[in-house]
Amino acid sequence: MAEKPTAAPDTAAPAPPVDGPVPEGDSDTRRGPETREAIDLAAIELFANRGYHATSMRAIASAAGIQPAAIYHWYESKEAILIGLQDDFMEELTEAVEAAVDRVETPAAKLAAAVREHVVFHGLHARAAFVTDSEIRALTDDPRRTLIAKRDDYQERFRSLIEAGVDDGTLKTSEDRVATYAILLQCTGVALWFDPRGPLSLDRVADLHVELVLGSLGASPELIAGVLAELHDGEQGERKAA
Amino acid sequence: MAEKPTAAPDTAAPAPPVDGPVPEGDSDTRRGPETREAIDLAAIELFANRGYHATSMRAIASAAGIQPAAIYHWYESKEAILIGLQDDFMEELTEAVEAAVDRVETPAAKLAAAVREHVVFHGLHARAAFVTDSEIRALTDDPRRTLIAKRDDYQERFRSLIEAGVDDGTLKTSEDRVATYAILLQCTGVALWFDPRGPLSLDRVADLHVELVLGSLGASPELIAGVLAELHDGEQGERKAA
Amino acid sequence: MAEKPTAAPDTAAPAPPVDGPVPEGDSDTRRGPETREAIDLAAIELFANRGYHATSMRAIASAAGIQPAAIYHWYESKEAILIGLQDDFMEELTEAVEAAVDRVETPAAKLAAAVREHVVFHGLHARAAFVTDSEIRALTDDPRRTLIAKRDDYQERFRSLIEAGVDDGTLKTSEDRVATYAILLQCTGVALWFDPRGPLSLDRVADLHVELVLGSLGASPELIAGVLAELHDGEQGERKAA
Amino acid sequence: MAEKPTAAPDTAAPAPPVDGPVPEGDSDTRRGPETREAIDLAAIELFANRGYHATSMRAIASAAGIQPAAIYHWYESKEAILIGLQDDFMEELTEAVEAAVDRVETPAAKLAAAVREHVVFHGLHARAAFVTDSEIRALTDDPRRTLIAKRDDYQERFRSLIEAGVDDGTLKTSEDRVATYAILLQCTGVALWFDPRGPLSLDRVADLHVELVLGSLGASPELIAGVLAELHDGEQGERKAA
DNA sequence: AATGAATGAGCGTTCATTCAT
DNA sequence: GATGAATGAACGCTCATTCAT
Repeated sequence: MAEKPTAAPDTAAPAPPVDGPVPEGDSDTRRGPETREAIDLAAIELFANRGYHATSMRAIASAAGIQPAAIYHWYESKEAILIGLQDDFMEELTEAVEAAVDRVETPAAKLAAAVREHVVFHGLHARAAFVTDSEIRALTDDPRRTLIAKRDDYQERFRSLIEAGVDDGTLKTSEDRVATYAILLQCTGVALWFDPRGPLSLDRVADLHVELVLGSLGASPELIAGVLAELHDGEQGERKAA
Repeated sequence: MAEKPTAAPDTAAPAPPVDGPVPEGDSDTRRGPETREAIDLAAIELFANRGYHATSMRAIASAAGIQPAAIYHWYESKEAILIGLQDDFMEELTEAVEAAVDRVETPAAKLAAAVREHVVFHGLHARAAFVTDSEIRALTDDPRRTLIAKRDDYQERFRSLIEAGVDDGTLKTSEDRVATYAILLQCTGVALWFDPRGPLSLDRVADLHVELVLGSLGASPELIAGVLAELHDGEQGERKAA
Repeated sequence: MAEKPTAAPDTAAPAPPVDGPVPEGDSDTRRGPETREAIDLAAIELFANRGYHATSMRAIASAAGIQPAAIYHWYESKEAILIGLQDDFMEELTEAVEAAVDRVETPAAKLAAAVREHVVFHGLHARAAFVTDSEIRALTDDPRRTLIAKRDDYQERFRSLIEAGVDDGTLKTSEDRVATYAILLQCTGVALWFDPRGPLSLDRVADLHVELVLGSLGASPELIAGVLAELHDGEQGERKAA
Repeated sequence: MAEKPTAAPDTAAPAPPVDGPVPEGDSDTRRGPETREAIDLAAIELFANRGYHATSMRAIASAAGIQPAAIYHWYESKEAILIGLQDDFMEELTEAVEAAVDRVETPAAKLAAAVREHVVFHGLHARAAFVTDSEIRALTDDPRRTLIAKRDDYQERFRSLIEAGVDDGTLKTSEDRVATYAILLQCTGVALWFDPRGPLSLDRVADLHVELVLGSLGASPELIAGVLAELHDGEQGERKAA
């Protein structure tokens, strides 16, 4: 326990505002849908830094530049803000990883692509990632069950990618379920410590995790190098489109 | 983010009461230091399941079978309970890992021993581990700084073990700091998903993590097997003593 | 010590509701700034009768016909209510006395005017006077220092009026500072025992204090009579305007 | 309102520990009747500085060097401490003043003696005086009525001394009741501002109050001087005895 | 004579939420 | 679309007091 990564983002040394700063609300009223965005941003920031239960509706409203009552025009309740945030994150994460996996062919490459995208996504949306992950227990029964189901689905994709790699002989593992937990934990943890202002780029960190993951699944250095090259070729096509 | 492991223990399917159940307080009064233990147990359980901020002093008191005011005979404040819990956990964890490391000779074996003990300790004291780790941000400035310093020290031990393995040529890593984060995250995560009633023993899970860690640091299967054998020889001596 | 006057108003026999009765809150909600006034009235009454520390926010709320939480829309804290009350009282008292002093010419008349106005003001706002005076120690450091400074300023005005009277030969005193304390204590004490339903009018009581004060400063009966006449002439002009 | 005198002792500039400091209790147990004295001293000091309601039994116990529960061997309740303190003060004050009055003959001298003794007593026992005076309202109905009766008796003695002086032609007053209030208020107030470390001795302050009081009752400077001389003669006999 | 452990009531304050405007 | 005013419940904590030892 208690190594740096797993702490809340703001307790780690640099605390990068990856999702962007909370805008101090100007005093205009009648601002419409911008208000909703301001609420979302404020909620992500505050939930990430202090936790859901330590964040009051007042604090969110104040960070969003509105009165507490105004939040209730956009969200039914405090929990609804959290649910929206977590749903959005899970949906976008799942889509991004799915797209990355579809871009390559072999099981090892697909796993590597998933790991890479998972890491990049968690580095880019560190606060939302952390909140989605750590505040599952703050949900009431129904939405919690729903989110856990999505999380379990997401995990299962990784496990079956590992299984496919084992089946075609490129990877090895004694227990695929334990390996899946271990791999996702370390990749998810990137959201806890990655600092865009630090010495390592997010791309580099993602590659390092591909190395670690494939290595822990018994892949040879040559296989790892080949997979990384394949991923970067794919990326270049992507990058132009974006 | 958002795969099963990183959720709070109670949101995961099994939720094993690893630290023992909370005793329903009998109606005797004037129970002395047992009261303090009851408070500790109740606090660990509730902080782990609901989080620090979602746990009221009334809830702790009720779980400990006393009145809320009685807690203040044993602790100065709610935060003092948390600090005590976290300090105890960090101290015992550090001692346990240190002792394990001292029992073996080579850098690779020392790292493996540290990983093993870390995993076992997190499996045995899953709730305390989770609370120590996830509620750093609930602390006020001073105790937070103190705990973060301890955590950073602890992390640094792992990093220097990796470095030593790299230096003597048995291990390889592109970035020792990233590797340290990744390794500790996956080992710490055991506290989130391990269920003693599940199919895998804690010893088995610990061995699997040694395999994963050494593998991700480029160790050969032979080295891994040798190191595991060495660890188990050492353990047997220990076990007899205890 | 321990003669009737210095006791709290409600311990004295009659307990006149000089500042007006506390209105029993009707059950309308959303009353706006009237709510603030109701809080003020309730607080003055209760602080005066029971003391600041013996008055709970629940008691104030109940006397104001609202819920305790509603108080916090109008005041930051319990102390803020007290500070507001004391500030208001000191400001109005100072202005009133200043105006009275400016209406006459000679030093003896100015002192008499100050004494008269001080007594009248303390008779009219007996509860606020008592609370301002007796609950200085209930304040935290900062506001306490501020209030003490105002009180010291106010005292100094009286001392310098006495000094001026001594300088022009109309008054005599062995120690102007002791005289100032003594005079203000007896005039302030009017707030403790004056009862508007009693046999003496407030105007009569004020005149009596002018007699006592000037007498204790060695003024001749003729001077006292002259000064009182001058004051009453001035008053008549005032009265028509109001 | 709010001139210095009427504030609590500790808010006034010097705050003299007239009743002596609170001894830090040594850690011996089983200390017997010394404990009661320690409680009394602690209670006077704390009630005077913070007020009865702002003083907890814990604070008294701590200042007396014992545990809160030990207080209940010596006093039935918190109120009983206050009652004891107030009763003692009133009894000793009344006796002292009575003795002083008996030492002289003429009505004016008797009043002067009473004023003098009242002032001296309030200067010597400032804290007890202040608590007796200001915490009448903290008492429950029965003891409050008892104390108010004593206070009224005490006041009546002064009023009848004034009346006697008026009757024999040495003193004048428009309203003896108002004069009594005013005189006692200013003399009692000495407990609020007198500082034994200040430039004026308590004897001097007492004489000044005799001057003020007799002056406000129309006594000629010659009468005042004569009365003071008479008092001082009497005192010299007293002083030798003490 | 004094304590350590505990209680039940109540403290000042904050919470998420409602709703007429 | 947003606010100002209010609520009822609950918060962490302190209170005076009790009582077996």
